[in-house]
Amino acid sequence: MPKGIVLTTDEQNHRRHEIFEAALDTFIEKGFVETSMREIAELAGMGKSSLYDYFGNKEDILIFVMEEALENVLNNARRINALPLSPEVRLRQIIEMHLEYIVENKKLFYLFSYEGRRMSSENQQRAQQGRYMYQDMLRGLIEQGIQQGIFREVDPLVAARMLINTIIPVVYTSRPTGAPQVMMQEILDIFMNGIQK
Amino acid sequence: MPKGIVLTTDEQNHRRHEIFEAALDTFIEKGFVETSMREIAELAGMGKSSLYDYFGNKEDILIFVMEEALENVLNNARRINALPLSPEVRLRQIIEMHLEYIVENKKLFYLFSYEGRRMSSENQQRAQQGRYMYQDMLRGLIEQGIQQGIFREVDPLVAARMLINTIIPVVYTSRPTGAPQVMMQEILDIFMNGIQK
DNA sequence: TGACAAAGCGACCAGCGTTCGCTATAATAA
DNA sequence: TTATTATAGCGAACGCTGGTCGCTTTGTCA
Repeated sequence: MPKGIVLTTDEQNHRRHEIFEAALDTFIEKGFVETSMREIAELAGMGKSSLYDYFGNKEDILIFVMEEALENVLNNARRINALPLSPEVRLRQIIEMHLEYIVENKKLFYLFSYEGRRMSSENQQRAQQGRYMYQDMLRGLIEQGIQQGIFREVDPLVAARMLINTIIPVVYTSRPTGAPQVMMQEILDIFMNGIQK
Repeated sequence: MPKGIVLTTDEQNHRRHEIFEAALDTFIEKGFVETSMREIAELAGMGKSSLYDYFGNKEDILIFVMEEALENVLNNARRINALPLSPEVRLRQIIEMHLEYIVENKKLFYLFSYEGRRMSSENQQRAQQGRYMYQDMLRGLIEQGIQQGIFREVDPLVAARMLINTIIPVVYTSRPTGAPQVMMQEILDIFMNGIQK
């Protein structure tokens, strides 16, 4: 972009996206800390200090699209949870949606899982808040199932956490035995079989 | 240690342990990359460049005790696996042992889970090799159970991975519903219930 | 007593994220 | 048409970082 031209908010946002896309691959390949602002600037085709006109600092690049992604998963989950279906079916659909979202944004979630701890405590807290909401939704679903006599009397929070923690490894396993969706079905079967009466 | 005194191998090893202990807390509190060699040196009560007489570089501090820890878990697992017990009991005992080891070396394993990706590819490969052996052992156990007609015909590798991946989050959850051992029992119950006929 | 080995360290290096003041230029006002 | 203003973009500098090197100090041993 030549000098002197005033960018609209949309253009600025587009530029931010360009920078992020340029950084993402390198973040994933080499890690967040190991990727230098000089590299990002070069990939984005601009001077290093110009990056700071679009992002306050390096971390801001990392969290640029995180908020949006987490919000989307949470909203999709809420939508499914509101459907008039049995707890079991809703549980399955939410996990399938969640998996699909991670598969589609594989690089992004990889970054979050492995570099999320590098975010400022403020940003980490925000992310955890979202995770808690999600967790509590699944817990509520399991509680419903127990009340309806479909599920055994398991600890609903432990079960919810257990289920959530199986998703990420399915996508990023180094020795997949098939498509993530297939592996997830197998895991869901074991889990459901495990909590059903 | 004053100059001129020649250290025995044991003394050198003890010194290495001192340095590692000094670094460990800071690694966990601030992260591996964010902890400087200058800080570690200060905590260890020595000049920064003297650290390099005991560790080749920063990463060597990180992996100093990793090899040993992973080896121990693997050996313990092998020992349990050789006992004349049913696959289910052996599976349970191995996971319980694994959990206990992580609980007892909580800080260490936290570091491995969150900073392991920062190790050189060589060290990462070694760690993964160990993980594969462990995984295959559990897979074999599940296969045995299937052959003996105790377990349903689940995908043994997927089930093994699923089980392994539930352990770490139990120890490091930010909202525990009780002792890790209790949570793990609940998870083991769900899992066993899930794969049993 | 002199030569040697080794523990320890200060000074330095290249590279890092970030800041700041400057330049160039399109849009606007007079 | 000319002067002013706003801003996109950048080069140079700053205080950090992990790591290296050559020197000093001191116990040991021939």
